[in-house]
Amino acid sequence: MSINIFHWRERDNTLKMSPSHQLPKNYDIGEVERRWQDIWRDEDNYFDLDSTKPQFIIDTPPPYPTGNFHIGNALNWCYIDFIARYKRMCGFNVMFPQGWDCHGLPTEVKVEETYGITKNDVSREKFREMCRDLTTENIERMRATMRRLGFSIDWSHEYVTMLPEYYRKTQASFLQMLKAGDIYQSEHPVNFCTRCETAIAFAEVNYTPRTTTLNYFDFDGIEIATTRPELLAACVAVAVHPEDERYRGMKGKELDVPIFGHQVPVIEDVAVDPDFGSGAVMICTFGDKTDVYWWKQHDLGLRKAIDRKGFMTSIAGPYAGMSAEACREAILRDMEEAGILSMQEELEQRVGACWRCKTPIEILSERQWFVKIHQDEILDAARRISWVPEHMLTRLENWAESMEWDWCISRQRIFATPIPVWFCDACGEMVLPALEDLPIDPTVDMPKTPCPRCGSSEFTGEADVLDTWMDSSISVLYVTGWDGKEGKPPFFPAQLRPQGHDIIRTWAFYTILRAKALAGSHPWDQILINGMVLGEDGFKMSKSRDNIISPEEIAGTYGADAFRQWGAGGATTGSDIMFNWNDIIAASRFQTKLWNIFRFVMGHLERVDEPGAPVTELADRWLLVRLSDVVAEVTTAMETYQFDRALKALREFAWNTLADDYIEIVKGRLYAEEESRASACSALRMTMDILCRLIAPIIPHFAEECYNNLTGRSVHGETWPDFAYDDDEARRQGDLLVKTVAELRRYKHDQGMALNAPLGHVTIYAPEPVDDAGDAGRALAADARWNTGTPMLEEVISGVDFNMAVIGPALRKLARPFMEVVKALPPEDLRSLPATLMVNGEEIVVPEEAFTPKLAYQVAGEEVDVLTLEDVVVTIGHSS
RNA sequence: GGGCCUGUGGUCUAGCUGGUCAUGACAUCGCCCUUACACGGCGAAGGCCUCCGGUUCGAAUCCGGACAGGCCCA
Repeated sequence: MSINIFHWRERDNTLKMSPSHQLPKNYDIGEVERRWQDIWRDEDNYFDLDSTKPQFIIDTPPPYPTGNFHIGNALNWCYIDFIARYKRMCGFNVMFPQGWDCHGLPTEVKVEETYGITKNDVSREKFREMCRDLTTENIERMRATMRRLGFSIDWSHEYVTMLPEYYRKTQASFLQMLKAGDIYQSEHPVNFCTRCETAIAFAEVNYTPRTTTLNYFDFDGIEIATTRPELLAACVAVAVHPEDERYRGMKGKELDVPIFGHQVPVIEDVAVDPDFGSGAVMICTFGDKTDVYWWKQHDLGLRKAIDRKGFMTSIAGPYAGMSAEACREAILRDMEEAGILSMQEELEQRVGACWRCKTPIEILSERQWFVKIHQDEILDAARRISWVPEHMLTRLENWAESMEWDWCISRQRIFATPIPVWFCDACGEMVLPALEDLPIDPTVDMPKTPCPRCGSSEFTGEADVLDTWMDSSISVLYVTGWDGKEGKPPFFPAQLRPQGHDIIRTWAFYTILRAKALAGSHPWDQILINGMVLGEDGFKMSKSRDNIISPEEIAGTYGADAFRQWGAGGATTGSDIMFNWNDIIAASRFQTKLWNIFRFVMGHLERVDEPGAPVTELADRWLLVRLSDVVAEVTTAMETYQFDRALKALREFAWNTLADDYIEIVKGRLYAEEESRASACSALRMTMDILCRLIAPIIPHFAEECYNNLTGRSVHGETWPDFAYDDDEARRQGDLLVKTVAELRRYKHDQGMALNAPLGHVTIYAPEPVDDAGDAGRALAADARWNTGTPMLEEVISGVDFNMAVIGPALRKLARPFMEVVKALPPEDLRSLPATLMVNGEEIVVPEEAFTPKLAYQVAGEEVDVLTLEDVVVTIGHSS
């Protein structure tokens, strides 16, 4: 009777020690992660140039070396690392390179701040050196964070855009596009930051709301409303809507510009909004983008009133030399004195500002370098890329379609790739360096040969430098092995570009443009877009909100693996993700749970395990069926970059299926000295082996620690599991076994019994014979027997379960009345129903399997409790 | 003003190629120290799936509109 009940009464605390001699009771995250990070070798992650395996090259975003690898980057790198590790296990030759996009304003600004200088106080070379030193230190700090998070980066393919071997290629790419006619220089309006004293691209303009004043004044008889009175000197026309009755017949009339006196024409254009201000607008060169549009459209003159530093030019007459702000005040004062200022009102507007320093931008006409934008080519290339999620393509399309000007690539800064061009002092000829002489700095180096046109040897080097996107937009060419010459790089295109949705209009756009121009086709097969990381309060992380959390802070307390689980499971891939300490804690608890499962399993495998013994028993076969399910599920999820699904499936399997269901059922068998024990050990060994491999991409340290204990090998050198196990009988009967045991455990709980208390006689009436190897009995501490047929009980029909999937399509509108009629029938009629029923006065045929009667069992005579679950009846007799 | 996305128990989230009973986590409450784990187990409570229309026998799921939020742009 009590043969399968262990000595629970005699249990003693000393028995609670770990069954394994080797494994520590607690999983020490810090110790384990650090140990494996020391053992793992960089070489294992190198892309093999000579490999015959299919390539999988990732065009990793090169971060700007601020010194802090922030949590948004870290999320993106988690995705990349999951993929890189997964693809390696699947047999790909993977390249996960790391680049650094060094050039740009923030570093210059930081250096100026740190040393209390401006860029003009030291030589160009000295200034660059200071920027390089700062960048080098910052890179070092960010590398440390990446290593701490366990990213399997290919450090042999690291690139640093400020180093000669990289910007040599930036210069080569410039020359190739220049020769192809895709780059030109011209005087054209550009966005200009007067604080940074440089042109910037549209992508670098941020629009922010602010309140300004709309000033109404008399403009030679016409009322004009303007937010930029300081640009009055730059006025070149007054525009009205062609159908605006107020200004009928004004077209072509010349007006005198107040204060300045020059004459400007009145023009008509449908783009003028008659409802805004007075309906008449003064066109200046240039107050905003619309001014540029009208200026081009109507072929107007050019009057530059503001210079590169934001001061008024000589055409501003008495206001020359003033800052734009001072000029604005002065002009408004003078208008008031002249009695022409009629009204001022507040206006909410959006103003373009430099995305680096927040200074409102001016639109100035400047000689600059431009890259031609071929919208159709870019859109075509973009559509050849598979976008994950798909809708992110729309963002690129909208951006590309709205581009009105070409891309301004010249900058008037210092820490950047020099534009490799000279001009002959004698004849003005543009002279280019030879490819093999790159990189050059044309302000230092000189052409090796005289001017090909006039023979002069006096040259002036181009002092402008390149936009940093010119560096980073060739990352894909660099990592696919481009040598700077024309033609496709050997490993081009890359397989994957992973990046955030905030830089679709910049980095993704420019890279597609450049790949098309330089290599003739789209840069990557796939692009995977990650969401932004928000703070715990739901807002973007920012210093002013003080809601910033660093990856180091999280990894320091809960470990890299917990952080990585948060990255995988925090949100659906592509959507924004709110940081949440709870998720981190839940992640670390999952590892604790897994560790305990593993310790338990290892303890039993150490005890007379015969590796390779056949898996014969029902529960063991059922576990393998479920394992096979989870392998398929996780594989699909990884293939489609749905890391949240992968992690969820793994947690459910490990926690619910393996621990709560399977182990609870076979525990008794494992402790016993039965022959069937070997079957369980085999199933468990197989399960742990495969489970370790499935979790390896997401929690590499934890997986390695377990797998190494299990096999002595590294899990990261193993193949992705290819495991299919079909056994319908085991699935069906195993589900039944698990459900029955769970139901009886609940029953015990409800009866206030300890779960290991003896239960007496349990008879399970199932539709087919089941052999559970005694597992149910041991798990329940009961004398459990499986039986077929029906117990001798009084059976009562208590209701029906409708099958909507049958009733709906078959009866359509009559579905609802039909159910009402069936419910109203006396219960005894439900057992053998007539073939037809009267519903709403119509005789209708009862569809097959329209419903199943719900059965209840009543106790007949003997004192037994009865449980029913679906088609299974369980009786529990307490007389033991 | 335009484009894209989102709106599910206290919080976050799954489902969204339509099928009665809506997933999970955290938090809350109750019982249980059960020979791996109390960072555990078994339960409970908590939702007019933002709102209004439409399609349908049937909608969290599809369509239209409103409202709210986010991002990008004019």
